[in-house]
Amino acid sequence: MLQTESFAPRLLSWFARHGRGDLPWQRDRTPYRVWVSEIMLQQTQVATVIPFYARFVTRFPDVTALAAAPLDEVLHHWSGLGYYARARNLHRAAQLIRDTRGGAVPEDHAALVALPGIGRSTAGAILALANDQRHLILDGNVKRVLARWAGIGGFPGEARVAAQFWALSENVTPAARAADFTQAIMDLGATLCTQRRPRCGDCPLAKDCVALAADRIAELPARRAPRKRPRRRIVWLVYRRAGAVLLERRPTTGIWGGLWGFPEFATRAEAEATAVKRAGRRSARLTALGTVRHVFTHFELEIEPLLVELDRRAPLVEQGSETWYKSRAPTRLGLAAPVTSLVAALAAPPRRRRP
DNA sequence: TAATCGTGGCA
DNA sequence: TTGCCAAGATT
Repeated sequence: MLQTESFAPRLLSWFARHGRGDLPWQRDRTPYRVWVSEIMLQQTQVATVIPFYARFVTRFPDVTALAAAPLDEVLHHWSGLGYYARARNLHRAAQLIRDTRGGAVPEDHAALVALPGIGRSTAGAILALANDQRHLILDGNVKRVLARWAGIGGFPGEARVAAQFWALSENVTPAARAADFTQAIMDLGATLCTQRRPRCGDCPLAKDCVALAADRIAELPARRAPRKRPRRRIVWLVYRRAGAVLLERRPTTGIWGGLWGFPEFATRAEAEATAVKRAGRRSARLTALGTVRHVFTHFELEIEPLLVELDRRAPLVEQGSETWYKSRAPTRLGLAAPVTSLVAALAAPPRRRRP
């Protein structure tokens, strides 16, 4: 039988001893800093976020600084963290907060959810952690803890199942100590009730944990039905002229949206025709740089990069969405991940033969 | 409802 | 290699 009333006391008692209390966003706990951390932590592990968070809040210490910065520089600080819509939404939300609320992060749930990039759970986390307001969260940690403790089957992504989680969360969340409770249930999920090799022997909820009693820890929470990963192939043209490469801003939609990358084509024939045109000749010398394969969660991407060497005297045409990038010069642009590695490979000195 | 969006760690 | 997952939101 589930002991709903003692859920929070047990968790809070455990938290006092074993909770994480020294994460970067827990120091100087302003709503802005908590907000930024919650966005970065969406679908991203704590260890990955920490160095990005440190650089980000140093450069953008408050809403005003973030709102005033160019999007390119925000994306530059996000480059390598992934899910770049988060950065675009964060930047846009900062400008909205500046323009409509004088730079003060909203302190009510509805106003937060109305901002881009903030959903129900993230809004709840911000208000609970930064303002000690009683709000629910439903992240991967909470889903895992609740699914096991109450034996909730079914894929949490399904609406009907998600409703069960929210309802159960409502029942176990105490009236007071919102910040501690929210942090506690996340800490339990992150450090003890982990996906692999959970330490049930140390868990304060073990004595009435349904999954543990039924030996179903490994199968909860339920996973979605596996899907086949579609494969896409694209061609990139790497124009090089006097040590610089041509970059263009990628469209906002799609992979690496808003970051800078190489001119992209669906087919090699289309790429070659464009290369000839830009080189201003009847033909252009194209060098295959070796296919790059990216395996993402939901699809595979094969990139065929083609190097186009332009004459040093070729005109340095530059439009609004184009720039010539030198790898050794400082940049404030967000670069797509393969761009960074490709540019690094191009800049590396050619290997000498052994004498 | 289901697909989309990144990267790094792990078995 | 391959699959799965991590402080989810958006369309």
